[in-house]
Amino acid sequence: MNNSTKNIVTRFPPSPTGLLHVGSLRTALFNFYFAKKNNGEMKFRLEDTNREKWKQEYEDNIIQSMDFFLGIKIENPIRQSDRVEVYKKYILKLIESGKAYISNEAPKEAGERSQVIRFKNPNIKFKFNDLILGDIENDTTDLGDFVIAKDLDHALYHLTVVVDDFEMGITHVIRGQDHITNTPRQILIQEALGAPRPFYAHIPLILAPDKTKLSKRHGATAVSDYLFQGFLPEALVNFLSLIGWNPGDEREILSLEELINEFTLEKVHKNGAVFDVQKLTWMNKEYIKLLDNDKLLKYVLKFLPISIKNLPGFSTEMLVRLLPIIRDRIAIFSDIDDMAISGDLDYFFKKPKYEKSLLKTTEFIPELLSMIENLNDNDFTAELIKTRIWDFATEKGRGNVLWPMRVALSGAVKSPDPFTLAAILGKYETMERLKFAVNK
RNA sequence: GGCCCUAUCGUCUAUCGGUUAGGACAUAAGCUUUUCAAGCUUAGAAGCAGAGUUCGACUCUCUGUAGGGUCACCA
Repeated sequence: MNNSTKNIVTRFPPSPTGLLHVGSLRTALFNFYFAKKNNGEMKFRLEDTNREKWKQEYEDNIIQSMDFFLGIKIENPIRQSDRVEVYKKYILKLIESGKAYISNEAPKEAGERSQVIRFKNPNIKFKFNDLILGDIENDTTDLGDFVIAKDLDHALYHLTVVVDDFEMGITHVIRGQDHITNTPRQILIQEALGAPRPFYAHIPLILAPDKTKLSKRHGATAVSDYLFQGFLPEALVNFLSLIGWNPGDEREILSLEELINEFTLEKVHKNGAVFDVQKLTWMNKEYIKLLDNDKLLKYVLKFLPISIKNLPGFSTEMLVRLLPIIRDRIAIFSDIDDMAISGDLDYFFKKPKYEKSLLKTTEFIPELLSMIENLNDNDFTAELIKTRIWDFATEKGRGNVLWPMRVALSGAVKSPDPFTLAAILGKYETMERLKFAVNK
């Protein structure tokens, strides 16, 4: 079992019959980490033999995701639909050697054939070693003579997997635990073909809050759904990696490189784990904190509602100044929508509207005005504005000074502090709004 | 139902026979330079049950219980 001398080859074989599922991404991740960590490679292939469920859209979604999340560019993917002749060769070989046979049947359902190709089950007991689960025992008698192809030109899953893994030189099959019961069939076919048995590692399933396998009825399952909601790809990768695995210490925020370096199959759990969106959300916030301003601006622009962009006073310059506020107040980018809806954004781009009574008092605004007047344009930072005003506010009562100032600037019951607001709005606009308030 | 797998706070997890069972998310309370957000501090919260093995079990064994996966001419 010395893998270090042999080149490790893992694989990620998605089926383009749906958008890339978070569980599939995680499987890809573990295959990728394991291969990279051991100087091996992860191969990709499209299991597209089911033409009824196939869609170009799904295929594009999967291939783009590989690039987006892992930086893997897939040029000419190996696709099973191109390999009909290859499978045919193996099916023939199996039939010729008596390991499979053409079986006449009475179709049970519409679309079923009256003739299929079945594998001749040797009905044996054996066990295989799973790198995560340990020895797993099987009695293949339960499996019967299962169907491996509809006909010579239509090989089915178990056959194609075994043939492809064999021809692609796959050494480690890392896949979800829902494939455990498929493994005995595949091993049987391998042995009938004289193909070597790869190492198997069945990783625990990602569960929904009700502890069942995460599926569409539980809400978002496609990685693209999460992207649309404004989760960062690196946060999703980090989060998914920590389901059923951890580095063995208390780190939780790990980069792709760290993930690769720390990954071992030994540390993968045996039991399924619930996909906790709250924790993902927290993690996403951690990643937003880490984003540089250019990237943050790009994301904000992408998620900023059109109602804000269409405001006559809208400007990217103002948005850039607003970035620290937005960064602080969102966990996922769709939160920007909520900010806009609750009116936490528009007053930066247009004069606020509010009832006079909200100001409580305008008594000290004239003094505020003169203090701000004296501030240098270039030094109009939150820190300096605060320094200038603080003692005065303390003397007159902070609530009497700061609250009206904040309301004059924002028109809102809640908002960032008045110094920050003033700095973002700039000296001119701050004075305008203050004057407006005092004249109200 | 058959077969297979699993079992530590609500959730993700640490512990690889000896710990006051640790951390994170979430929750609650409190603090901070007006409000909101953020931040900080603190608190509550767990070994499925029963037998063994052992000087000593969350940890090893067995049984039970519970949960999950899978039983296609899909992948």
